[in-house]
Parts: sequence; structure tokens; C-alpha cells
Amino acid sequence: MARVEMEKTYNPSEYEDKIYKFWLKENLFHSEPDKEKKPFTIVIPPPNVTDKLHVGHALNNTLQDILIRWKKLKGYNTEWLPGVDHAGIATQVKVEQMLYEKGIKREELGREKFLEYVWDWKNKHGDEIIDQLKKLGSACDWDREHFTMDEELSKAVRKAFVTLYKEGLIYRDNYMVNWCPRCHTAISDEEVEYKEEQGYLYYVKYPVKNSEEYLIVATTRPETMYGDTAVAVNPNDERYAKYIGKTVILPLANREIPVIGDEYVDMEFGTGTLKITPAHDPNDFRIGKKHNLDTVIAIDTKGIMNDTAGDLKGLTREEARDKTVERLEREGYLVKKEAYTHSVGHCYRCKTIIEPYISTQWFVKMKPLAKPAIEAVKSGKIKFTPEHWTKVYLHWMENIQDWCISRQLWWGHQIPVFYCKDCGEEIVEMQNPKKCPKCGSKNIEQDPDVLDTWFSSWLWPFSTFGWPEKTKDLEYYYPTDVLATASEIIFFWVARMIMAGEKFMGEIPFHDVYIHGTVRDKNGVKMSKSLGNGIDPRDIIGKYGADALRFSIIAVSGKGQDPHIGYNTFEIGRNFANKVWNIARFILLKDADAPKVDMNRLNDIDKWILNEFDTLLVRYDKKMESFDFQEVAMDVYDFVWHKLADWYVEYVKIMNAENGFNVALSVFEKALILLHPFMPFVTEVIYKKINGEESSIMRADFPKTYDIKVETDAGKIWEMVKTIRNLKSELDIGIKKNVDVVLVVRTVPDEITQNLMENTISGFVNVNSINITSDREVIKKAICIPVDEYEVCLPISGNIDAEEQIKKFKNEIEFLNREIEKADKQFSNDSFVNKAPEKVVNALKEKMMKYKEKSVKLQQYVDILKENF
RNA sequence: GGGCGAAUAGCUCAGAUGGUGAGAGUACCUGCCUUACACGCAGGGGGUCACAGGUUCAAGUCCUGUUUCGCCCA
Repeated sequence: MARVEMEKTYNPSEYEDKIYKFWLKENLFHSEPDKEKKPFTIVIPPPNVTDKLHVGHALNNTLQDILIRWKKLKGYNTEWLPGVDHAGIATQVKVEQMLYEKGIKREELGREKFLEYVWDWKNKHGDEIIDQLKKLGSACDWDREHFTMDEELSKAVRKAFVTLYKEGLIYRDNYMVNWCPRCHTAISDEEVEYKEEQGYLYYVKYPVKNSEEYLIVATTRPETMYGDTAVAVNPNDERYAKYIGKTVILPLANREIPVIGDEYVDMEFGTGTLKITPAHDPNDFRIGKKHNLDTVIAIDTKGIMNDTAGDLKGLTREEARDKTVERLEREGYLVKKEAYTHSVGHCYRCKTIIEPYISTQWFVKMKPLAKPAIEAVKSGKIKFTPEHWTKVYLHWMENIQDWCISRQLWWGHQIPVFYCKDCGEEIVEMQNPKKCPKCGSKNIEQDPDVLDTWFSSWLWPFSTFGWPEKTKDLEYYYPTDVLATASEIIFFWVARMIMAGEKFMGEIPFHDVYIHGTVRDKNGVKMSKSLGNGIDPRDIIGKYGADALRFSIIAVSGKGQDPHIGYNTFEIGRNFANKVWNIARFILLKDADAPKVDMNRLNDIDKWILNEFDTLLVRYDKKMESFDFQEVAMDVYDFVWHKLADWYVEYVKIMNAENGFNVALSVFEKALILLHPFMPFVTEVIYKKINGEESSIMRADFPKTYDIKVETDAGKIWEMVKTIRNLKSELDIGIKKNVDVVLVVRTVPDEITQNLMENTISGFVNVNSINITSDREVIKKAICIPVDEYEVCLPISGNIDAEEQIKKFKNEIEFLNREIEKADKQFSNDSFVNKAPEKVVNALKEKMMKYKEKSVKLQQYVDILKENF
């Protein structure tokens, strides 16, 4: 093989784009159904089309890429299907803002024209996150990239809607929903974020009609009082039961409302009397229905007070609250206000405070859908990792509420329901109706609302493979294998996908759900745009390289733990990539040739590194199967850096071992393959340097073990080297100064071992001479340290700090004796000897024998030091 | 209010089914630009494993409680 010239440090930006283009050119990410091969399939959690890559995406996609690349090396037909979702609210808001800056309102444009603008925006900006995924090195099958608004996927959405509608699982109802006054649409329960907020509990007098008495209600939202239609008390409450059936006067509005009894009222809370505002509170809504109360809307869809609020009309909710409190106080109705912390719902997209609002919306009945999805997890068909998420999933599923799927937006899948304006018929079919099937009228109108984006995302694992058509792809790739995502969307998406899979495919969508942590900054705060504490992955890739980003983030992400990340975190990966690069640089300077490893010429050191590799390899697959990526990454790191580079390559260099170079290259190349899923770029660059520009590590065979199966002396040799280095340092002998070394051992080993020991040790440390002897007299004129059955001795001529050495030895002896004493106690304890596994008892016995031996030797050294120095 | 997770070296994190001087990376100290690498090499210091009980021959690891932090649900 030709000698290869390489730069001193690895420069990722010089290679990464080129390598990615090569992979694309060679079509290495693409998969076609192939009955001869087993598929391994992942569908990407589709990022939002308006998104930009953040470190959380980097973690999420690195994990998926690791799985895909590993399985590909293992010989699977891998398919990683990418794409983005249309993000109804977020995208519409973005485009509205853009138009607003140009002075255009969406209402002026009309639906069709507006949607043209949205598509235009999507085509211009929608690829940003896709480009970033490519920068990361993601081995996505771009030929199968999908978008939730594609014609194909839109058809799937319609099929799902029509199916559920015909089965009575989708219904329309006038119901209280979470309304976002800013986005001007209903949102689902899951899209509401609750936050603790500091507010007040206002105590307000409601006078009882024809009496001097009054009831005091406590409320956090006095501005809603214009919509009150009752005051409720608990019928079991002795204080108030007598008022039930009476009438109170609503202050300011001067409206008469009844006092009702309902056990829902918490007697302990506030004063024990509750104002009921059915139009603006979900609990009140329920009570209102139960008691047939009037519904008075006081706040409109934009969060503005209406006529019922009298001259407060036109004010925002916040303004109205202040004004109302002011008036109540002035007119003597306000008893007091006290500070009160309560949980307030906000829109997850725009953070505006949600206004509960009664409106006509479309809902999905969830209970029947949840049943098989619960079973799928309970039976173990679907497994969550880490396991504790199972409970979270089941708890939510078992208490599931109906899903509000209509959104008052234009961007999205328009609800495929048509109304006959003449006879009122509702038409829901796969094809748009030309006339009313009931009365024949052509006066037909489609529901103006669109569906929740998640109503398309929940079909993602099969809609992307062609459902509802029975395609070859669907048959081959479904069910997919693993879904990797963050815990935030277990409800939004994971749970719903499982329901949809069971409902429409009759089969689970994946068998493993891997939940990774949320990326946080150095202070443990979740990274977010609004806080400005996020690190842009593009900066990291520019500065450190994609491999460094990937490796580092895996290295700090414990299974399911939230990683804390700062810029210097990425040095882990960058330094490692450089180390790998330099190992290659060193080995490839020689005419190394892995296939020419002469297995008959292996010495103990060679065998040692091959053994170490085998150990790594066995752990590797096991840990990958259980999603312990951090452990795998650190295992590979440890092997490559601290075994291969620090000892073996160093050995080959020092000894200029010819066969050793071949061994080094052989092991290194295999290690590269194991590292490839974590650091795809640098491993590919080096692989090409070894195997030629047209080769690809992605086509490599997964390594097999060497199966050497011999114990070697190599570990002892490394121990001796470290001991001598340490002694030189402690005795203030310069590291470069040559010393004489004597290895004392009861039985001198055979000549081959002797030579190996002498040559290797004298290579690793500077020595004049090195001798192996069974003559223990040596120790009398030397400083020694026991290493296994050997005593590593440096004969001492000059002055040494004997006191220091004596102290060190004494400490060690003390420790050893303490341990021996402890162990003796255990051995005399019957329950230990009887109950502990034999393996443990024997191991302890053996260890104590070594400890005793060592203790005796050290005591001898102390005596000698005292006498001679 | 209920549930879940975390608490191990200054910092970021590891520590299968309990088994015997608690590990890594960083940062720190001491030497080294030793022609693969200063994004490096060699040597070193640093931890009553949050706290209090308990189970056990044996607890960082299991149980109970407490504290602090984070998340989810209502």
C-alpha cells in the first residue's frame, strides 16, 4: 500500500461536505424493498417546517443516524425516512407577520391568495432544516422525503377522517375548547402549557336580593363576572345551604342570577362560594350544562370585552380586570384581595393566555382508539426506553379525553366535510361532492376550518409509505423499528401514532420507543430561542465539525438524562477526531497492510490488543441493542485512545515492529467501523485513505472477533512501565535520565518472554540496563515496587528521600493490613462463607493472599531503607 | 394536590441483576514542542457517593423518610 500524506491536524470543514456529496452520489442512503434482506426502518420525527436546527435536533438525529448506520453495517436493508410537517399555526403566523410588515392583511387577500403566499414561503424557507440535517451527516433516504401537505399524505389524512367519521368516531359539537385569542383558533388540550403565575384572589360581595345579606365569592378572574349566570355553593355547607334557590344581584352589571347547590364546590377554597361563568371556564361550563344555566359570553374571540361588559367594551382582558377591580372597590363590593399563585394556561405556540371558549368544533372520540394502544404497550409489543416512560404513557392513555382536531386557520388540510346549504345535509366522502346526495342541491359549502397538524403526523409511519394504497413499500417497511424522540411529544405524537397504527394498519407502528433527554445549557436551563441561551449547531459544526458535535453530545448524554452543554463540551469530540486522524497518519506513513497480518507471528503484545478489541466488540453490540449509546461511545473512545494509541501504537512505533504495523492497521480499521455510526465523516475519510477513494466505509462488513483467547503478560508489562515512570518521578530522577532496572521474580520466565519484557520496557522508559533475576539480594540495594509476582527494582546509588519512601510504604502496609483484618473477620463469619457466592469468596481469598505477600515485601523494603539509607 | 426523574471529584457525566482501594472527560498541580497528534505526551492531587434510618454476611447500588432541583399531569 502506498504511503499516505496527511495534514497534522484534522480539518473537518475540508472533508464533510465532499463526503456527504459522495454518499449521495453513490446512493448509499437509499433503500428499495428487497425480500432477501431484513429491513430496519426509522421514520424521522418530522421537524416543523418553520424550524431551524437546534442542539436538541442534533441529539435526536444523531441517535437515529447511529442506529441506521450501525444496522446498515450489520447487513440490514436500512431505511431512514425524512421529512417535515406543515406546522399549521406556526407557519400561518410566520407568513401573516411577513405580510403584515408589507401592510397586507390575510383577510384582504382571501384564502386562495394567502395560501399561495404560504406555499411560496415554504418553498423558499422550508429546506433550511433539511440542509442542516445533511450537514449533521444524517443518512436519510432523501428520495423518500415527505411533507405532511403532499398530495399523497393529504389523501391519507382524508381517508383517516372519512373512516373515523363513518364509524362515528369523529363528531362535531358545541363545546368548550381552549381558544388562543392571538392565533384565533381552537387548540387541543395538549397544546396548552400551564405555568404558575402570581395573581390575586379577589373577594367580591354579591348582594342577596331583597335582603341586607350578601355572599362573598372569591375569584382570580373578576373581569369574567359580566358573564356570570349563577353563584354556586355546596349543599352540604351549613353556612350557605339556606341560600340555594335565592337570587343574588350581580354587582356592576346589576343582573339577577340564581344561587345553586352543587357538590363540586370546594367548601375549603376561598369563601366556599363560587361564581359560575359557563362561557369562560371549563368547570363552570360543566356545571352550567348540568343546571341548565344561561351562557353569557363576555369576551370575544380576540380576547376583547363585548357588550355585556357595558362601557368596558373594547378593552382587553387585562385592562378590563383592572377597571373592574377599581369599580368594585369604589362601589364597596370588593372585600379584599390576596396574593395567589395559580396555574394559567398558555398557547404553546405563541404563549398567549388561553381563553376557554364555547364554539362548534370537530372532535375525535379517543377511548375506543386508546384501548388497543394501551394493550400494545402493556403486552410488551411496544417497549419504552427508559422504561419509566411506560407509566407516563399509560396514565395519559387511561385518562384520555376527546381530541379537538379543528383549527380556525387556512394553512392545513381543510376539513373534508361539506354542508348542503339547502337541506343541511353533511357530506363526508373521499371525493368532493358536486351536489347534495339528499336534495340534489348544488348549493354546497366545505367546512372552512383545517385539521390539527398532528392529525396528519399521527399517520406518518404509514402514510409516508403510501397508505391508504397497499404499496410494496408499506408491506416491506411497516411496522418500522424504532422511534427516537424527546419526552415532550409522547402525548402529541407517539401515543397518537400508536393509536393510528392499530386503527388503520391493524398493527403497531414500531416496537421500540427511545426517549432521549432535553438539551440544557451549563446552568441546567432548557435551551430556547426566547431565552437566547441556545447554541446554534451550525456554529458548532463550523468550529468543531459535525463529528465532534455528534460524538460530544452522545458522550455527555446519559440514557434518558438531560445533558448540560456549553461550547467546550464539543472539544471532547474534536480532540478525539483528531486523535483518530493522527493514529491513521502514523500507521499510514508506513507500508502497513492489514491483510498481511501473520497470525503465526503474534507476540503477547499483539495478542493483547486483539483480545482487547474482541472485548470491545462483544460489549458494543450488546450496548447498542439496549440503546446505551453513551457507554458504547466511551468504550470505543477508551479502546482507541487508551489501549490502541497509548500502548499498542506506541509499542509498534518504539519497536518498529513490522508485523505490528499490520496488526495495528487491522485493528484500527475495524475500530473505525465501530466508530463510524458516531463519527461518520472522519471515519469515512480515513477509510478511503486506506482502501481507495471509491471505497466507502458504509459498505464495509461489520467486524468479527479475532478469537485469540490467550492470557498474555502484556498487562504486567504496562504495569511495570508505569511503575518505573512513577518511581523516576517520585525519586526526582529526570524522565530522560537512564536508569538500571532489575526485575526480581522467583522463577525466571522463558527467553521469549524475557526478551519481550526487556525490549518493551526499555523502549517505553529510558534505561541503561534491564535484568531479570531470581536473586532477591538485589532488593537490599534498591527501591522496589511489587507488580504481580515481580518486584520492579531500581538500584539506588545516590541520595534519595528515604523518609518519604518509608512513609509511603507504611501507609500502604497499613492499608493492606486493614483490608486483611477485615477479610479475616469475614472469613470467620459463617454466614458470609455460606451465603456469598463461591466466586466472591475465592476472589477475596486470592486477593488477600496477594495483599499478604505484598505487605511482607513492603515491610522488608521499609527495614532495608531504615538500615541502609 | 398527584406522579416521574435527578442528587457521585470544582464542572459535565459513567457506575448490568447488591460483592470489596468509586471511574472518564474536563479543570487543577509537576515535567515535557520525545519527527502521529500541544486538539498532544508522561507523572500527580482531588470524592464521609444529598441527609437520616432500615434490610443484608456485604449498600453508591435495595427499602422507608427528609431536603434541594427539574419535568409531567390535574
